[in-house]
Amino acid sequence: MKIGVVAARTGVAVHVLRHWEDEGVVVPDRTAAGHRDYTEEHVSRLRIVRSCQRVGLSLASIRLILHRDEAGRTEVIERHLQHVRNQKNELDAAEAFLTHVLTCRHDLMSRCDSCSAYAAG
Amino acid sequence: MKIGVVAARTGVAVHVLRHWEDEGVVVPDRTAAGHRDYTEEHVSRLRIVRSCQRVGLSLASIRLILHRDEAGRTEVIERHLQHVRNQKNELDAAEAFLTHVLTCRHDLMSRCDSCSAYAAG
DNA sequence: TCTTGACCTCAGGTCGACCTGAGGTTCTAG
DNA sequence: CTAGAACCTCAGGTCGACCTGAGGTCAAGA
Repeated sequence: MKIGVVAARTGVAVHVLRHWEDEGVVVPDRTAAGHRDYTEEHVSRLRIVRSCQRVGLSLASIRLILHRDEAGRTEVIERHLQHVRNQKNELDAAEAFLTHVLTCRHDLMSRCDSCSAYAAG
Repeated sequence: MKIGVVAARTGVAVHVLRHWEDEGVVVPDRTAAGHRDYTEEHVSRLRIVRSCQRVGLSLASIRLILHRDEAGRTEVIERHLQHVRNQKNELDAAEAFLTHVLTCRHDLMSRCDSCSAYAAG
């Protein structure tokens, strides 16, 4: 499958696909003429890259996750798992705060209990 | 309160505090000599900045959230609220995926139901 | 007073993740 | 067999959020 087709199917721009290859994240095969040649497996992985990016993983981490042979993989994944779990709590707090500030009428956050609670982390 | 004291209290480096001021996020008062002078209210806001950053908000967005008079504030906050809610689902999916890949033995993700499910996500 | 540390501004560098353009090759429809 | 689309590499630019260093001012103790 050619890069343009993959870009259309995944919604990932051509130059981004090339960038991800440069970073070793998803590396397609090549045709005799040197054109990138993607399989369905590559497409699967591309979608996983986007999903991982949405939760804040860097390309370097994603590369690690996608390549079972890389050193330190387990540690990195466990670190990210921990981070993902913490993030849920962060998000709950942030949701409460954002909901609150929409209607908060205090001029000083330090005098508003809800705002102070969020500041206290 | 001087910038060095604030840095020590909040764990935010001095140069970062100056950067946040440049970006209009938390702007301290000044002493007669031109030194930055922070109040407890500023410190509260600094902590809120860090919390917001942890859920991925940009300094520009945080500035908006902290300044009730800025135009488009409500819309931006509601957009972020929506994003925060979506993020929780993303995190659940990511947690399941990361937990899975730790022990997944398939060479091809496209042939692994769990991996494919995440790619489809 | 004098020193030393904390403060100031301003310019320029770094890093990750793209994005753009130049200049050249390959594929495909007519 | 040729035009134009799609592909290629490589160099350089952008953006957000810092980070570092130069060169100078201000403040508090010996």
